[in-house]
Amino acid sequence: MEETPAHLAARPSWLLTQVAVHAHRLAAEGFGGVGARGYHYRVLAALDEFGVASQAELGRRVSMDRSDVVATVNELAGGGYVERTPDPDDRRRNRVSLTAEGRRRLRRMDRVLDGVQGELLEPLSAEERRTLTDLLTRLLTHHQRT
Amino acid sequence: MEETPAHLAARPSWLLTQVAVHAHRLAAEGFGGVGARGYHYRVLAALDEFGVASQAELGRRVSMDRSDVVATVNELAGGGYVERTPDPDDRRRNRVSLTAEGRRRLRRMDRVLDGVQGELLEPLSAEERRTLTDLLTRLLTHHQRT
DNA sequence: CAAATTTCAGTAAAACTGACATTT
DNA sequence: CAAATGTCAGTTTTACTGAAATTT
Repeated sequence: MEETPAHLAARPSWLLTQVAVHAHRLAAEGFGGVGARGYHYRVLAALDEFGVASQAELGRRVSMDRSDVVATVNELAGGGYVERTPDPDDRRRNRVSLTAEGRRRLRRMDRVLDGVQGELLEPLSAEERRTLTDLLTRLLTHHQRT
Repeated sequence: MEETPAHLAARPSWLLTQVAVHAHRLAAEGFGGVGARGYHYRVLAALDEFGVASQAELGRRVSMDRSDVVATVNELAGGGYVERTPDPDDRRRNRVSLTAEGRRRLRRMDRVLDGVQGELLEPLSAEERRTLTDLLTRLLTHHQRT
């Protein structure tokens, strides 16, 4: 415990961003290795978890700006990973859906992320990883509602 | 526990980056309010915690690239928050030190960060915040050594 | 010569802003 | 008219790369 600088112990939010620097570095490296980036994963994962959605809805699910969703869906559609079709029920909206190719792409990125996770959480026990996951999940669900 | 999507529970590292999206948003907002940015805080805090350092050493402490340290020190020196003097013992190095003005600047940013922290950790109890801090600190010290 | 340091120029990714047209 | 959606153009911040000059 003498190892923990008082400065850091007093600033969990700062700690979190500093840890995120390393998490981001590892993720960027892993995703870059398969020619993708974080935005791609977020959109594909959101479609897999919650199903077909409009672009605005996608942005809300993963905390991305609408304009960035546009660019990301452009790229993913260009690679055949998602389909963008006009919504007949509301002509303002596009319905974005995962293709079979997109599902494969997501599985591939999931495996990459598994490796990243192993590296990132290396110093923690299984029990501690569960605790961390629980705490972070509560933070995320709280802030996503807001 | 039905609240935790299986998808997220399986990916703590992704969870962490998603939570960091919110942490980053709050911090950027807070720092922006006082005309500063994350790089400024990182360098000032590192100088306050560990004392005078060369630019390369600063970069190692806070996981910043040397080239970004140059630009950040330029900005901080321009505002009178740090001093950059040649190191007489090793003429490759600059000695970067905090000024009194820089210390005040850091205090101000610390108060901003306190507010950010309160918002970010709102759903957690004091005990849980300590647990989170401990886990994150261990991750950080592990990866900083690497 | 090798390695470390500072510096600069340029790039990519993430996040955001403001505007505009269309539709509800 | 107000609100939501999709789109586009442009900016800021973070993070990184490659190269050059100097010093150890």
